[in-house]
Amino acid sequence: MQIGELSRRTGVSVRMLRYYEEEGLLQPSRRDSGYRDYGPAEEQLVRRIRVFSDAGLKLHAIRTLLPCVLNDRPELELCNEVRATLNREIGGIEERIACLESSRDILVGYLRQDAKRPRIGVRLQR
Amino acid sequence: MQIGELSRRTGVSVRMLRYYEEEGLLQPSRRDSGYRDYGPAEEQLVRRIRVFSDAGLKLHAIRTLLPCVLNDRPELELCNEVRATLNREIGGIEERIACLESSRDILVGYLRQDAKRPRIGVRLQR
DNA sequence: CTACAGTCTCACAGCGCTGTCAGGGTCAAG
DNA sequence: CTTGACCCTGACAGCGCTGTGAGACTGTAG
Repeated sequence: MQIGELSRRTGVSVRMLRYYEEEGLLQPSRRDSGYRDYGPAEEQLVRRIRVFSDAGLKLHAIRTLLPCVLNDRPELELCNEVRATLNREIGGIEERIACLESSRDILVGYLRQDAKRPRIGVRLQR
Repeated sequence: MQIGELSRRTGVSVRMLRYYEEEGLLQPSRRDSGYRDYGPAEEQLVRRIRVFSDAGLKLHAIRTLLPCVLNDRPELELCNEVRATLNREIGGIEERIACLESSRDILVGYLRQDAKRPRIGVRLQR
C-alpha cells in the first residue's frame, strides 16, 4: 500500500509517516519508482506507535520499545529494557501530574485570596 | 537597581527579564546610559510573574492578569477578568492532568500485559 | 497523449521559551 | 587612562514535532 492509503487508514499524516521513518521507527520497502510500499505489518506497527505517541511518549522513547515488539533481539533482555522504559516514562508522567497539581493548587489559592480581598496579593507600591 | 542585581535577587535570568519586557510585562525606566533601572515595585512584580510562570501559565496569560495587580483599571471588572482567566487556566491544567492520567493508565496497561505475556500485544506478522 | 492525482526530497516556519554569541557602549576602581 | 565587570541590541539555535511549499517525477484513467 502507498503512503497515502496508510495515512488514511491510520489517521497519521503523510508527513508524520515519513518522519517516523526518518527517526528509524519504520523501514518500508521501496518500489522501482522510489514510492514507499507498506504492508499489513507496517500498518500494525504504525497503529502501535500511535498508541504510545498518544500516551505522550516521545518518538525517541518509542524507538527503544520497538525492538522488543519486532522481536529482533533476545526476548527477556529486551522485555526488561521495555519494562524499564515504561516504568521510567510512567514515573515521568506522574512527576508531571504532580507538578500540574501543585500549579493548579497555586492558582486556586490565588482565586480564594481574590475572593476575600479586592486585589491579588499585597498591593504594589506604585 | 540594574538588571543583573534584579536577576540575582529574583532568580530570573537577565535574558528572561528582558524577554518579560519584550512581552509587555515590565516597563523599567532607563538611565541616560540606556541601562534599565528597576525599583522595588518591579522586583515585587517579577516575583509575582515568577509564581504564575512556575504555575505553568504562559506569559501571554500572565499579561492579562497584570492590569489588575497593577490596579490601573477599575477593580471589579478586572478582578472578574482575572477570575475568569484563572478559572480558564485551572480548567486547562485539569484537562492536561486528566490527559496524563489516561496516558499513564495506558502505559501501566502495557506493563501488566507484558507481565502476562512474553511480548507486548499481538505479535506482528513478519 | 494528456490530465490529474499521488509521490518523491529538501527545507523553512512556528509553537514558547531560554541560552548564547557578537559587536559595541558604560561605569567604577586602580 | 586602562582594565574588567556590567550593560545594550540584535539575532541565531534548540527543544519535538507538524504543517506547508517548491520543484520534479510516477502512475493511471480518459
